[in-house]
Amino acid sequence: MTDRDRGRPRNPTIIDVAHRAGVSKSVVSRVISGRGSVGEETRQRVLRAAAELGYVVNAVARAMVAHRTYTVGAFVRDAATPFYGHLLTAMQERAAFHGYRVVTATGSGRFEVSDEYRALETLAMLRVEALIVCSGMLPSEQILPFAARLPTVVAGRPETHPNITSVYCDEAEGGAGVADHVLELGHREIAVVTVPMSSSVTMGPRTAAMAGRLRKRGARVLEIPGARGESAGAWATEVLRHPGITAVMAPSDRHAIALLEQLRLRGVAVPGQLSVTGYDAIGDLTTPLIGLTGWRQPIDLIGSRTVDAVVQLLDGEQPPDHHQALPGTLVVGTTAASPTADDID
Amino acid sequence: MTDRDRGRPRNPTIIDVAHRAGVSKSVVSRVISGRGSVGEETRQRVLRAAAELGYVVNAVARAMVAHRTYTVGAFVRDAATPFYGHLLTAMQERAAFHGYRVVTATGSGRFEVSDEYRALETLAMLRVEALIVCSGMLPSEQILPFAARLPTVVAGRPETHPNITSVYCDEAEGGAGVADHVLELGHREIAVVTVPMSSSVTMGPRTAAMAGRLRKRGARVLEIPGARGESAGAWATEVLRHPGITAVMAPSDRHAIALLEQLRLRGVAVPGQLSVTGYDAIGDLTTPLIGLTGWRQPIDLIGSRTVDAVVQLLDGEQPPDHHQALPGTLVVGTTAASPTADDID
DNA sequence: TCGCTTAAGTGGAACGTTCCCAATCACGAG
DNA sequence: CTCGTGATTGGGAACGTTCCACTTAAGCGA
Repeated sequence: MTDRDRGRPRNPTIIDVAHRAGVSKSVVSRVISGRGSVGEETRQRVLRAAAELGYVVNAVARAMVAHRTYTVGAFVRDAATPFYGHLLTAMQERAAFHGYRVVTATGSGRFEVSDEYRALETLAMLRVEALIVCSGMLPSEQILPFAARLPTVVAGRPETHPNITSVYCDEAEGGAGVADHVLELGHREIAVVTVPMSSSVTMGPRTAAMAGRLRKRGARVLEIPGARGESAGAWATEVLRHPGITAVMAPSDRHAIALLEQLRLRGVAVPGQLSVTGYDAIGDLTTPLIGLTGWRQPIDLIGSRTVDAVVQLLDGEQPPDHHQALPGTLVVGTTAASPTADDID
Repeated sequence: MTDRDRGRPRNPTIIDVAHRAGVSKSVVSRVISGRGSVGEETRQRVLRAAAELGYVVNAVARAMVAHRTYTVGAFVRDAATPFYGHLLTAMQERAAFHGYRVVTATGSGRFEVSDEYRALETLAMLRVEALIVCSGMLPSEQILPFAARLPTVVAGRPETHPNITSVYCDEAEGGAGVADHVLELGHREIAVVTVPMSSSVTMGPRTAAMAGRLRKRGARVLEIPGARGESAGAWATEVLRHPGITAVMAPSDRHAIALLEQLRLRGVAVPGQLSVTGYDAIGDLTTPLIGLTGWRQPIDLIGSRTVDAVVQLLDGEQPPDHHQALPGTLVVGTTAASPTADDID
C-alpha cells in the first residue's frame, strides 16, 4: 500500500466478492475463471455480488500463480513509421485472435545499442511469453541471449541464426521484380541508389538484387551509394551527369520521394525524362497523386504469420519454418514509364 | 506450472540467487531493488550470483506486492492511422521519461461498442494505473465508469465531463485559421466539405469553425455534406456545378487527398482553377510533391502533455487543467493560391 | 438402512516479490 | 565490563489468484 493509493478506492478482490455472496473464495475463483463445477444458484449469486462490487479480475495475481501472462513482447525500432505501425496493428489483431496481448517496447528514439538491450530487458521483466523483434538493425548477437530463454521471432527481415525464426518479404524477389518491370518498360541504362549491405539488413540485399538482376539481363547499371545521411540532391546531380540514364531505382519509398522532390526542383519531368521507382508502397504514397511505382510487402500477412509462428512455438508444436519468405507484389504507378515516351510528355 | 512451461527452463528467482550467494532472500531483494542497506562485499556477491544465473526481476510479482504496475493503458481506435501512430509513440516516449510504460489496447478493427468496452476492461484487468483514451468516437458515457476508478485523460479531442481531463488541439482555432488563410488569399466563394457534429467529435467542430469564420468575414459558403461513406467524386461534381467557387476546404488531409485525385481525373488544375486545403499535415502528405495546405496539430506536444497530466493525476498533485487546448500552426503548401492566379497557370 | 458415487463447497499452500520487525554484530562511551 | 547505537542480516507475513486435497451433502441401488 504505497501513498499512490491514497484516496483511491482499493480494487475489490475475490475475497470481497466471496463475503458478499456468502461463499468461500474458492467458489468465486471457479465462477470467475470458469474452471470446476459450481451450483447454478450459487453461480448467479456470485456473479451478482461481483457485478455489485464492480469486481475486475486481477491479471497480475493470475499471471503470478499461473506462470502465464498471455503477453507477447514486441520490440520495434520506430513505431511511428507507417511500415511498423501497420505491422504492429496487424500483429496485435492476430495475437488477440489467439488470446494473446502484445506489449511493445521501443528503442527510445536514440540509436544506442544499450537502449535496445534495456528495452528487451524490460519485456523480460514483464515476463512476456515470447519475443517479436521488428527492426532492420538490431544484430542477431543482441537477440540471442533472449532467444535462449524466450521463443523469438524476427519480423520483417531474414534471420540466419538457427535458433531464431523469421518472417519477411523476400527482398531478392522484390528487388528483382521491380528491376524486371523497369527492364520491361524498355530501360537499358539505369541508376540504382544503393545502401551498403552492412547498414540495413533489408535494404542492402534489396538494392543488390535490383542491380544484380539489371546486369544479368544486360542493362548498364550506375550504382549511387546512398549513405546514412542521405542527400537526395547529390543523387539527382549524379544521375543527371549521365544523360544516357532513363530510370532511377530507389531503395525505399522514402528515398524515392526525396529524389522526386529534388528532380522537380531541377525541372526534370517524371516519368517523361526519367522514371523513378520506390519500394514499400505504403501509406499515402501510392495515391494516384504521387503514384509511386514499386514493390508492396504484404504487411498484414507478415504480421499474422509472425504471430502464428510465435503461437506455434509457445504451444511447443512442430516449430514453424525457420525462414518464411512471403511474396510481395509489384505496384505499377505513374512514376515509371517507357523511355520512348520522352517526346510525348 | 502449466504444460506451456515444459522444456523451457524456469526463470531464476531471488531465492535461487540467495542460495548461490549464501545469503537470505531479503538481502537479494534489497540489492535488486536498491532499498535498504547492504554490506558492500555482500552486495557484490549477490550481483555476481544474479549475473551468473541470468536473473531478471519479475515485474509481475513486484507489481503484486507493491500494488503498482507503473503502466498506463492507452486505448486507440486505430493505431495504424499515422495520427494515432505518432501520438502513441510520443506518449510512450514521455511515459518512459516519467518511469511508466504504455500498454495499448485497440478496438479490434470492427466498430462495435462492446469491443471497445472489452478493450478498456482488459486494461483494467492488467491493473494499469491510469487510462488514456485516444479516439474521436468513444462517447463519454462509455468512459465514465472507468474514469471513476482510474485517472483518465482523453487525448486528441475535447471532453466536457468534469471528471475527465482532455488534451487536444483547438479545432475552432484551427478551422478558423485555415479559413483566414483562404480568405487572405482572396477567395470569396468557398466550398466546405462538412462532417456532421455528431459523427466526429473533432471534425464536426472543425468544419463548423471553417464555415463560421468564412461567413463571418463575408464570404459565400457552400456546405457539402461529406457522409461516412465519403465519395470524393460527388464532392468534386458538386463543387464544379458552382463555377463561382474558387476554393474547397476539406475536413482532413485524407479527405483532401481523395478530392485532389478526383479533381485531377476531371482535369481541374490545382491551385490554378481551384484551391484545396486539408487538415492534419501529417506523414508524407506535406512533402513538396503534394504540398497540401492545412493545419498542423502539435502531435508530440499533445502526447507529452497528455502523459504529463496523467502523471500529475497519479501523483495526486494539483490536478491539471481540465481542458488543455494546444495551439496548432498553419502549413502553407502549394494546393492553395490566390484566385487571381487563374490565367497564370 | 447402508454403503458407494458424485457434485458442491471449504481451507490451505503456492507463486516471487517487498516490507516490517526481530536478531546479531561490532564498537565506542560510560 | 556493560550497555546503547547503528549497520547488517534473517524470517515471516502479505499481495490476489489458482489448484489440490478434503469435507459435506445428496442421490441411489441393493
